[in-house]
Amino acid sequence: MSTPERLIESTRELLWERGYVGTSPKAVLERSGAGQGSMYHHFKGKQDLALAAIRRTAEEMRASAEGILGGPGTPYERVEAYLRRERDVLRGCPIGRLTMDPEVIASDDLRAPVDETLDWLRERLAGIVEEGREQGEFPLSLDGEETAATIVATVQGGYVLARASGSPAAFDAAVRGLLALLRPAR
Amino acid sequence: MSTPERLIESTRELLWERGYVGTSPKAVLERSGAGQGSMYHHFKGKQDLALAAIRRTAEEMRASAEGILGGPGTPYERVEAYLRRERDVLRGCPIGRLTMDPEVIASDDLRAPVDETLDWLRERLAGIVEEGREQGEFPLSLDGEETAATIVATVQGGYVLARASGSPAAFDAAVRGLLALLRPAR
DNA sequence: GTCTATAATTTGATAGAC
DNA sequence: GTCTATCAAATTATAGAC
Repeated sequence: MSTPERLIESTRELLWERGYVGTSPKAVLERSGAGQGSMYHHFKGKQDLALAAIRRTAEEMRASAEGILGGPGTPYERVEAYLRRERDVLRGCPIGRLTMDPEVIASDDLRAPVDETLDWLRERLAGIVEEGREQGEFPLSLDGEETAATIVATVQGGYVLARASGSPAAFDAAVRGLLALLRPAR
Repeated sequence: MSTPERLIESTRELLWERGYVGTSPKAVLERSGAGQGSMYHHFKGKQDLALAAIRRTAEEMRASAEGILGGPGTPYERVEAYLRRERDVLRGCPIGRLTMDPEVIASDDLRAPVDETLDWLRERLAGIVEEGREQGEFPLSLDGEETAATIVATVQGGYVLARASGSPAAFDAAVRGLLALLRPAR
């Protein structure tokens, strides 16, 4: 892997584990094996490197969600597949966790890819819920955008509950609770 | 206010705004107006002070939730009142945000009050959902614990969506989406 | 109890040799 | 492109005077 690649990948890991405020250039250098000079040659500084890392993580997250949401199945089945997909629950969401970082929220540049990713996910799910309403799988009383927000929030909040308790169980419970509420009557 | 009080209150604010990793003793001293010596006289260090601050925030959050959940109304009405209560949405949850802090999660002492608070909230809501099932306000097909986990997760995740977009609208949408799913048929 | 002084380490970056 | 040297400021304390 090239030096800039190694810097980005190490930064991605550290941002996931420790957030922006908790990640120092020194830690990135140690993990990547690069020297001080290399980092400042390829990137303007901590924020520039973090931006490259966040953009890549956002792209990956979107592609992986699309892989499931654009797959086979009825709307309910695709939502279920998304909610039940394997996740490293205790590590949390590499994008969502950034919203709790004061310096990410303070910088429009750093926040933009986070916002765009979660917004895309909500829109994607809203379309699927609408599809389900039209097909009669979901009640017409549901609102696509609102239901989609609830689905994304349940996932993001599920990580919070799991990390608080140190176990994925609470995440799974929240997902099962939501699926029971969404489940079509037979 | 006494010096220890001012130290705790300043730490509470900073933990809410910046998390544990992002909060320095220096910032606490500046905000509280106390000197270096005072802080280390009354507390063993950063972690000890943070623990006192987190415990107090946890107590307050619990009391304020109980004020609504133990209030009047049917089970659905009490859940709705809790979800719709006024919140400083863009500031996020002062307890939930700590789960994204690597040093809080790494310390059993710091994590304990966070875990206990969210756990208490889930149990409290689970009891209310059970009550609603028995009274026929919620379908018997719902599971109390799972539905409660979904409710708490929606709130916690709602903060994530709101902070990502820089607007409370997404939080409100997630709450409305959940209430539509929970709403008793007339 | 509170204050100032001191200190070892880390942070985030620049300079300049190679 | 990569390296080491250097730097001012911040971090998380401890020491000891008052």
